[in-house]
Parts: sequence; structure tokens; C-alpha cells
Amino acid sequence: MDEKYFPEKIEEKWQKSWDERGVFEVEPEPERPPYYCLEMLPYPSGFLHMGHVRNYSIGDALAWYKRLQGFNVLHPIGWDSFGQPAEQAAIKRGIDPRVWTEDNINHMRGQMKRLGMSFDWRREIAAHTPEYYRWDQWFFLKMHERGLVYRRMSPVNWCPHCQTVLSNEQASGGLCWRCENPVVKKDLEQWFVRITDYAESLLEDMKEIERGWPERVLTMQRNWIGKSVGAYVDFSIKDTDAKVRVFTTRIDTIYGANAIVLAAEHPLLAELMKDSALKPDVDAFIERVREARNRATEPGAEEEKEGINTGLQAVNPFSGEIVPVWVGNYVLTEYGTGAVMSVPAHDERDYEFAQKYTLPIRQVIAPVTHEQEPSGFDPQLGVDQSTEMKEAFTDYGMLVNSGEWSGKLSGDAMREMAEFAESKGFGETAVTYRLRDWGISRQRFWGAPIPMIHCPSCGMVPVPEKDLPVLLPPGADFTATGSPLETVPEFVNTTCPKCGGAARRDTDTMDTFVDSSWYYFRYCDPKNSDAPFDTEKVSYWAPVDQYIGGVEHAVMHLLYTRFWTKFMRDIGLVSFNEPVKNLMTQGMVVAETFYREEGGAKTYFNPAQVDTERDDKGRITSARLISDGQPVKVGPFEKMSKSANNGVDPNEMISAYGADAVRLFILFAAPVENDLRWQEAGIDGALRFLRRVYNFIWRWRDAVRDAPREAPDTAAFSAEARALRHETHRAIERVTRDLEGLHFNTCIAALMELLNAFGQFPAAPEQASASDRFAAREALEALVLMLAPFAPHISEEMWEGLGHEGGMLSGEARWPVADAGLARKEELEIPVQINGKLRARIRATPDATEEALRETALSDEKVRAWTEGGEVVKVIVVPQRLVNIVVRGN
RNA sequence: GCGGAUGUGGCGGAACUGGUAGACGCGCGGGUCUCAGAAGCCCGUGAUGGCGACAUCGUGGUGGUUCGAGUCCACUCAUCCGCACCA
Repeated sequence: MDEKYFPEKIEEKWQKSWDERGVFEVEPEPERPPYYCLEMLPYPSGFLHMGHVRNYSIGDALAWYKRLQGFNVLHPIGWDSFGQPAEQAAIKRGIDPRVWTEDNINHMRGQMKRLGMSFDWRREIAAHTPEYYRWDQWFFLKMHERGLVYRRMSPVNWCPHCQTVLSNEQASGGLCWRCENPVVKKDLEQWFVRITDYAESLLEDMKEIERGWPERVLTMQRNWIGKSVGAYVDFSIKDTDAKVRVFTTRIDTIYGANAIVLAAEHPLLAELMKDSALKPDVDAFIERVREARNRATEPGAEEEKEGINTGLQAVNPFSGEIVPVWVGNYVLTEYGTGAVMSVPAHDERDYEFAQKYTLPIRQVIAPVTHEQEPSGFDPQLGVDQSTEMKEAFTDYGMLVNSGEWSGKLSGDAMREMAEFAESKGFGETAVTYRLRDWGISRQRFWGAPIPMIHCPSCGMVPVPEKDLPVLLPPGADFTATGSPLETVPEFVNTTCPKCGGAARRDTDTMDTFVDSSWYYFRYCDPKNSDAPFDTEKVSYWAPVDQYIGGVEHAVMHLLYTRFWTKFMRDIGLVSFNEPVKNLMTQGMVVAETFYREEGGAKTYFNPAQVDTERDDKGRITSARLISDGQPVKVGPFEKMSKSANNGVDPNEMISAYGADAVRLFILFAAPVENDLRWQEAGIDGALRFLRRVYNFIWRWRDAVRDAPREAPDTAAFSAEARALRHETHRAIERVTRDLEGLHFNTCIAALMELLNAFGQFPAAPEQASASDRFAAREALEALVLMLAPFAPHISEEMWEGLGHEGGMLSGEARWPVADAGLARKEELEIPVQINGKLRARIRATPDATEEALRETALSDEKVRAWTEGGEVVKVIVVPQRLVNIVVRGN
């Protein structure tokens, strides 16, 4: 230990030591409790950004804490290394995607090591390696065996000018990223995973994770799955044998149906219309709807409802009424049955549609208040038809104008009518979901090839397991039309595994979300070449105890991975339903933005290029560009990004302040789930704190080494030493409790308070008595141990400085345990309220009885002044907390 | 529109089950040290009034429950996020 704190020196020393001793490397040990701490694996974009630093600082703090508590902690890292940007680098700069990716990984790995993240590097995995993606392919085959993958036509983004498939990102704003021409949808045969088979269990199993996952993530998933319970009802088409099935959640409103409306792509439409005179008009309408849909529209822009009467007529199976059949642009093909019954009186959309085309509106539900007894209502009277409905009435109520069902309440009617339909054979109760099957085909290169072969005589044939992996070949043309893999004849041309004849490989690759759906199981057994992982190893570590990442993955990744786990369970690979027990979604790192506006275009400047002046409250009063001295505008705090040019380079921060200070600041500045405002002044504060701790340790190191091992008698301690011990044990309680809840900001605050308390400890190390030294040792060792999760390097250094050999994780270091008795104050200051207002404070021991507190309070001088001339009506005493005296009439 | 969340000093934020609102830090002000600065160290810092001890007000707003409300209840306003013609 040096006299002065040199972060760089200490950090290098301990990173090397950790590495050499392999202290973060773990294996299953049946007799030790496991803890699986996981951060979402990064995409190797090239550089670590502050969001990454935050993510790993959170995980690393938890990992250290659990290790010091004696858990066997698995804390791995890897790379989500398939995906678009590598391919774009290939297109733009002619770099091999593999080379680009691996360069990035090497650089980012170096940054993580420089931050001192405690990963078990032996377990590092990367999605783009054949050792990994062969298991993506293996899972694909397993799903195929079980009928969980299938092929169907589905639209992709297509640029007619470039003649190529585009990803959503490449087609953002509806324009091609290369030629800026409008993008259209084009139908291609694609691979889908039947995630909808698991819709119900994805909902059902949320029970298991309700306590450990953020409410909003669960809500988002629930909405995404979008379960609704209702009924199917068949309307027969007059003069034909055809029936059109509609889905409704409001079968109780069926007597109000004025039409049935089909989606433009409804499968029966062509057949039904084939002899109709109106066919050309309807076809023209359908074409218009298609075009409108292919036009990329801004999200949220709702199109005006349009429709056309097909001239067909349908029979309402309940009322026998004949209603027209329309085609409408607002009916979705993919949801329900692609056909709805239109009930304008009780559905806003149908109301709007009926208004536009002046279709009849008939009220069949009457509002019911709680006081109104159904029996007191005469359904025969119905509802006054002379007043026109001004809007749809969408609440539940009582049925009117509904034949024999009139007078029933919606809830009963919905159930009974569905049962009735079922008994008569024209309907049934039904459940639908918004969730769609997961399209995993990508017509791109940098992903896991789909292991299927198209044989002219045998059809679609899976690649035999023994032939995996299907390797990504060299020599693809990334600028090609369609999938780049099509441009590699050696890849495409193969033989059919079944008949041995000439055949073609599938040229699609898998969505990168496939890679991330099961990666953390691979960490448990990363080198396995016989299986994706060994079930026993996984069952030791998994499920993940704590998962940490951004909310942007609330639905896609986190839903896919839950699905994948259920599939793995069903094929016997794992024995649990949910992969992640506790999820924490961290906030973004945001920073101020500075810009100039010229002709409507904003140019952003990095904060490092800007000189700011602030008022005495710290608010920016003016900002100038350092280079030209001219003013720039101050924008709001935004997520650090290239476009807002407000990013901060972690490397520069580490160089300036050290990894420990950067990590400490990031955890202290805001609760982990909140957005974090990046302010360099804040790191200064963190560094100041570390220096202060370091200085105290330096000064006390000899006195502490000489301190007695056993606690002296309580009587031997000075009042100051007793006060310090109280603060120490209180801090242990608080830090431990707050760490369990991931409230790192308050943990660090508690450590700062402990240090401040130590600053009040008057004994100088040279003159300290044995008992003083014991109290000092207790305080400083606890402080150092509890600082380790947030600033591990300096903590190791100080731990060594206090006379401990071999590092915190191989020595006798253990997370401190609070002594509840010592954590309790010896004397309390108890507030005394008069009529609920704080008027005085009295001193009392924690075990003072109610009666004693009451007497002390009432005889207090200040209290007497306030109670004078009034009558004490009541005295509320909460032992250890407060006394409240109710006085009347003064 | 539907769903979810959040409103506390100049700022980030504390406050366990209703019990001293503003911990901790940033910023700011003052002092000490220094030839000077940096870094330390010490003190102060919600608002208003007062030299002062103190008093009054104060957790988006309005009501309510309670001896006592940032915390519980009702309504309301504002902001953020997700989904958005899902029948």
C-alpha cells in the first residue's frame, strides 16, 4: 500500500492478480449454494458505452456481494455477435463480417477487463462461432421434429429499386436505406416458430415470476400475448352452403348486428364472389386496401374506415335476421377469424363504420346501475328508438331487443348464449391471442444458417444431426438480391440426405433472437460438443437468480427466452418452467445535449467540446463551443447516442478517475431502475470519497493490525468507541438490507455515513487504546469489505493494507454480520408532539416503558409551556419512536 | 383510446411496517491552510419572518381517514413509457 491513492497502479495490480489466481472461475460444488448472476450479453458494436458500464457495474456489485457471503457465484459474459451491423460493415467497407466482429470483441473484452469486471472468462461464448450456432441449428431440428417450426408465405420489406430484401432497420421510415426509394411488402416463404402454442403457459407461468419481475415488464408481455375470451359464431351465407365464422367478445350484443364485415384477405371471399356482378368493384377495393397497407405509414396514424358491400347476405343464427356482408379495411386478417359481426350500437369502430355508410344502428344493451334490479325492468318495453345514439355504448348492461334473451345481464348472457350456440352447432366459446408466431427467417448472411434442404423429389428435408453445423461459407456477395447465401453455389448445391439426389440448401439464416434465447444455459457448459449443455450442470446453476438488462428487451428477448425454456423443458433438457427468477431493468444513461440549428437541421456537439457557464444554482446560463467561442443551444438530457453526439467514452473516464470511481459513481448517482444523468462533477465526488477512505486506512493500518482479535468487555470501550461500534453495525444492517434490494445508491450513502462517523472518532491511531483499536478495526474492515462490490480494486488494496494476505476471495474475508444489539442506539432522542406538531425532544433509553416516556414528556419544560392552560385529553406513546400529546382548549 | 408507472430543495435522490421530511452526494456560500492556486480540513445551505432563541409554511392540486399522512382512500392535474382499428 502506498501513501497516496493511485487508481491506475492499484487496478492493474489487482486485475493481474485476479487473473493469475483465477478467483472468478467457478465449477459446480454440490455442497456450496450456487448463485447465478447474469447481465444481458452485449452486441459487439465496437466500443463499450456507458450503458454497458452501468449494466456490468450493477451485475458485478451483486456478484461480489454474493461471493463474500459465501455463494458459489457464476458470473459469465459472451457476445451476441450475429446481426446486421457486421454485414453492413462488409457492404460498406468490404471487411469480412467475421473479422469485423472479432476485432470488436477483442477491443470490448479489453475494455471490460480494464473495468475490472469479475467474469469467469473461461466461459466466454460468441454466437457467431460454429461451436455455438450448431446448437441453434440443433434446436431448430428438434422443434421441426415436434412440428413447432413451419413454413408459410409472409411479407418482407422489399426495395423494388435495389431488388433486395431489407430489414426493418434498413427500411425505417418506409424508405430504402441505400437508394431512399419507397419500400414495399413482398410475400416470401419463411420459417416460423409456433410460439403461439405456448401462449397460455407463457401467461400462466407468470405466477412464478410475479414477485421477481418488474410489473411493467409483465404487463407488457401480457398485453403482447393479448388473450381475449369470447365466442365464435357461424353466419351462413344465403343461397350457398358457406358459413362465415366470426369472433366476438360480446356475443351478448349479437341482436344488434347490422352486418358482418370481412377482412380483405378473407379466405372465403374469392369463392363467394366468383359469380357476383359486384366482383370487379370488390376486387378493386381489396386492391386499394392492399396498397394502402403496403405503404409504410407512421405508427399511430389510423386510416379512415372504408368498406364495400359485397351484395352477399348472411343469416344471424340467433335472430334469423338477414344482414349484408361487407368487406372492410379495418378488419384484421391475422386476428380472430378475419371476420367480425358489426354492432354499431355497442362498438366504437362499428359505430363509425355505420355512420359513414348510414347503416342501421340498433341498441340491444341498456345501461344498468347497481341500484336497478333486473327484475324491476321490463324488457318488453325495450329502449326508446326515437332518440338516436350519439355514440356507441360499450359497457356491459342488460339485454334489450334481443328476443328471449332480453332482460338478462351481459355477463350471464355471454356465457349462456355461447353455450346455446354450441348446443345448436353454430358456434362455441373461444379464446384468441394477439401473439403471432415468431418469424425467424432472415434473408441475410450473418446468422445461423437454417439446417434444411429442398429436394425436388423428397420436398423439405432436415439436415441430419450428425451433419451439423451447417457452416457459413466464405465468398458470399452481400450486395446480392435476396439472401447472400444464394450467391455461393458450393453452399447451395448439396445432396438430399434422404434420396441422395441433387438438392438445394435453404439460404435463410435465423433471427439473432434465437441465439439469445438459450445462451445462458450454454454458459453453464460452454465447451460441450455433444449437446447444447449438460443437464446436470445446468440444474446446478440455473435458473438465473438475477438477470440485469435494459427494458427495451421487455417483450421480444424476454418472451422468446421464456418460450425457449418451456420448449427445453418439454424435450427433457431442463426441469423448470421459467429461466429467470429475478429481473431488473436498468435505466438509461442520459446526458445534456448541445446543438446549433441551421436551416432546420440540427448539428449536435459533444459536451467535451462545449464550455458552459452556470449560475449559483448550477443551471447552465450559457454554452459556447470551445473551438470558435460562439454560443450553442442547450438541449434536454437524452440517451447517450451518436445522433445526439452526447456520448462519453468510458476509456477516458477510467484514465481520468480510475475504474473504481467510475463504477462507484454510476451506482451511487441514481437508483438502478432510474435514468442516470451523467455529470462529471459526480465522479469527482466518488473519487473524493475513495481518497478519504484510503487516507483513513493508511493512517490506521498499523493500529488496526495490532488490534485485539477478541472484543474487549463492553465496559472497556470509551463512549466514542461505543458510538463508532453502533454506527458500524447500523451500517452493516443497512448496506446488507439495501444490497438485497439492489438499492446500491443507498448502500453507498450508508458507507459514506460510516466514514463520516469514523471521522468523528477522536482517537488518533498513535494514542488509541486496545479497545479503541478494536472498534477502529471493526469499523474499517467492515467498510472495506462492504465497499468491495462497488470499488473492488481499492478495496482489495486496503484489505491487504490492513494486514490480510491473499486477496479477499481466497482469504478469510467474509461479509460482515451485524450485531443487532450494537446496531441499536444506547440512547434515543424521542420527538414529542403536541396535537401532531413537533414541539420538543426528550432523551430516553430504547427500553424506556410507555409510562416512563409519558412522564418524561409531560414534565418536559417546553412541553409544559405548550400544554399550559389546556387540558391534556390523550397521550399517545410509541416506544422508541415518539410521544404525541393531545391538548384541548389552550 | 387502452394498459403501466412517476410527481419530495437549485440538481440526483433518502425516509423500514403511517411516527423528527430532505439521509448521502453534487452544486452553492463562508472559514482555515497558502505568497498564490489546486487539493485537504471545518461550518452553513427547503421557503418566509426575526439579531436571536424561535415561529409559520412546506412532499403536483382538492378533499377524506387518523392523535399523527410524503406514505392509506377518493377525485383531479401534469409528465414519462408501452400498445394502438386485436372485434
